[in-house]
Amino acid sequence: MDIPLTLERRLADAGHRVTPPRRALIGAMSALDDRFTAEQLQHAAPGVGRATVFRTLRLLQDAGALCQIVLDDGAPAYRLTSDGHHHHILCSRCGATDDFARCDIQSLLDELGRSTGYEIQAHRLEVYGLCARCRAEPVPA
Amino acid sequence: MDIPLTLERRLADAGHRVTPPRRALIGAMSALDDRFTAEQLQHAAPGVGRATVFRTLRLLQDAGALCQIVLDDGAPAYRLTSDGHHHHILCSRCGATDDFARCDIQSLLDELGRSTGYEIQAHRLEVYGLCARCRAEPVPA
DNA sequence: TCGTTCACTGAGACTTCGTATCGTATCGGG
DNA sequence: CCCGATACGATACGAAGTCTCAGTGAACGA
Repeated sequence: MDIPLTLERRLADAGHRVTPPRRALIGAMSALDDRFTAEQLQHAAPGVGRATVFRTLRLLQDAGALCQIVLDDGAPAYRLTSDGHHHHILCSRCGATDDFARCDIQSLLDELGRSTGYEIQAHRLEVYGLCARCRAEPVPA
Repeated sequence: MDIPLTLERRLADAGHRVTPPRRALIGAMSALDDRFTAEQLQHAAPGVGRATVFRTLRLLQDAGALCQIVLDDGAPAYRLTSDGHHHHILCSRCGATDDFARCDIQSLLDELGRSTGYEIQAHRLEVYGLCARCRAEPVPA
């Protein structure tokens, strides 16, 4: 599936225009790594204003095509993603990022809601570690 | 247990001095809500420099007496906390924050490590919802 | 007691992330 | 063709956090 086309479709379906700056940003996102920062994205789409970068990031998030992730040091990053509930597993050395859809914590959340009285609405789970390739490498470069 | 004294003890045990600015910050933290931002803390401890606020926040984090939490909008906040592995459940309306120590996701993480090849080192889990009191209230003010 | 050392300090500059404002441009419907 | 909605870039702004720097002050050894 052509990622840029899919994203443009998403925008259009959500009632937004597909303008040249947005197209440029979508192309840049598709060409960037698994995860990227707002700064990287802006750099990869020269001529696009800062505000438009963040506006478009938000649009795509609202459309469910992009999600924001929190790195282990707390810094934010973004990632194109498939729909639906999922979480991320991040390599802290090389930056690799993968999704996993399995989320077996529903029972934990249910029980948590019971014991605390909270009505649970959302959760955020990020997993940090070393990807298989980095594990295999001898020394942290 | 006297929270400020405990925190001062923590600092001292970690080989740091207990200075007037640090004492002021500790007092302010104890008087603030469940969770607070760096800005709130600095405001609650007038005269203490910005750098010292962040330095002290880091010291207490390193000492395991404080942890940083990520709000549902991604904004950072801090919370005095007991030792050990735990997570947070946050009320998105009133700001109430509670800890929960149960963390039944170890089996999920183990399996995730197996299936992805990652060596899992850490994870972050935040749960968002409405606390019992806010659920009972009629309208979101 | 004197002097050195070292942890700590506030001020302030700087970076990054993200939002708000504002005047302009552009698209699409009538 | 016109008009309003949408989107644009520039820019200022605010919050978070780091870094540098010169000064202070307590601990400690001579």
